Amino acid sequence: MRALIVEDETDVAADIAQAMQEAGFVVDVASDGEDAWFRGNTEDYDVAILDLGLPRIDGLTVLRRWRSEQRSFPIIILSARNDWTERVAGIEAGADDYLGKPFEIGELIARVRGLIRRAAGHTSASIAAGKLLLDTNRMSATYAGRPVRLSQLEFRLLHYLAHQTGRAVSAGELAEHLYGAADPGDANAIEALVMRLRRKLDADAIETRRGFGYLLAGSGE
Amino acid sequence: MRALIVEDETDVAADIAQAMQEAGFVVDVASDGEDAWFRGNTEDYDVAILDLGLPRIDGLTVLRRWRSEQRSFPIIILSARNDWTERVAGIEAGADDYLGKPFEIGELIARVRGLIRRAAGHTSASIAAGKLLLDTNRMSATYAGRPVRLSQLEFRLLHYLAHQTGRAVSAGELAEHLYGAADPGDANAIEALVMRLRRKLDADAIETRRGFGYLLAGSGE
DNA sequence: CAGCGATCGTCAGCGTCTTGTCAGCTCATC
DNA sequence: GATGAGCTGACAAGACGCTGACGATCGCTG
Repeated sequence: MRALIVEDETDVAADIAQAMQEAGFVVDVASDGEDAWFRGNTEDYDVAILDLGLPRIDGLTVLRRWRSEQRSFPIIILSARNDWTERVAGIEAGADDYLGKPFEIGELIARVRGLIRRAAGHTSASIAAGKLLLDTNRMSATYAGRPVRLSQLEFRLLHYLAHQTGRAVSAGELAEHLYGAADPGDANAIEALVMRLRRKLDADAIETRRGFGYLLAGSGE
Repeated sequence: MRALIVEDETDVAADIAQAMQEAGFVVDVASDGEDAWFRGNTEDYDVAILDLGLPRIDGLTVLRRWRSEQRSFPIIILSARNDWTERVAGIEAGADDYLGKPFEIGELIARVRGLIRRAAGHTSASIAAGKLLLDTNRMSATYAGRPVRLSQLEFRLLHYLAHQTGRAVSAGELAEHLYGAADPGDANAIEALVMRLRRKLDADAIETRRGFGYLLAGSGE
């Protein structure tokens, strides 16, 4: 899960970032409205936490721009004042939840989780691609009818590949979605992951398109 | 099981809240329509108890908004007047049950239990999941035909898992539903609970999906 | 009120699983 | 056959979950 934290006070931002990382999120931080807007438009987040008082561009404006540009990830608004006008303005601008400062970091995370659950709750629970079957509810997988035990990362990698049916996905793109940052040094980590998956599933389960990336065998050949 | 109580008279709200807590629910209270609507939209409840006469936003309106936003938890309506027009309006707006004031708190709880059972697709008071059998009325359990003595917390944990048939439930989500707050520090408490349950039931009764959570063995295989 | 048992959160230590890294290898491609 | 992208086995650090122990709390009993 990737989250964008938009907060100009670096202390607060760091606190939230750390807590969310500990809760299993991959976190990016933007410290002004311009940066936030840009990242929200160019990256692929699962949730955004948006402070309203921002330099350069106001938080509400960022929110409206995102929504007018069809960015659909859930958004939680933070605001120093716990007043109704701002709250309603935020909701009407397209926010999904609202939290007044000061807040408990635990409550923030609980709400983020709830939002993501809801946002994801409408998609089907299992995904099939070729001989592979992923059950996102049970977090279990079968390959050619045989149950396979997968680790968290392995599952997420397959899940992403299964979504990109028939498209070769580069190691860099995989790293970006698994770790949040496109660190070129991660290439070998992805290779290692793929190898472990081939061993668990089948040597031919994941095809390599040399120079382009990986794709699931039989998924839209 | 988490319940939202929407009631503006604080005495009544406190009575209901206490009774429901004693019955094993985790309870949140909202005292006006706006708050109720917001909580219902942002939190994850198993049932809501909704008074119709509310400040700010009328109960019926809250109800319609929830339903138009696909919030699907069961809802019981309370109203001071025991008349048919209101009852019909409530049912048509998407309520699942109706109780006229004054009412017996015991009856309310019985109806809540019935609703939750029905919402989960169970017709009787007992829930079966694999070798596990839970009797929600008597708070008793058997595993593989053998009776098992469970504490309140243990029972509620199993009950929640049994409702989420075949879904991996994270320690955080379990904490949220057992304690009402998602305090990350609770993770180990959940682990300890799970261990005690495995000792009472069977070492394989609860499966661990490392990195994802727990699920009942054989529930929907 | 003291004593007892049950419950349950917390802590610390342990074992296992996961995963990034490295070094060397294979093989496709030109 | 030269080159470099990708593969693979080994390894170690760290994450994760498990477990036994302990103590605080609560309700019950004498």
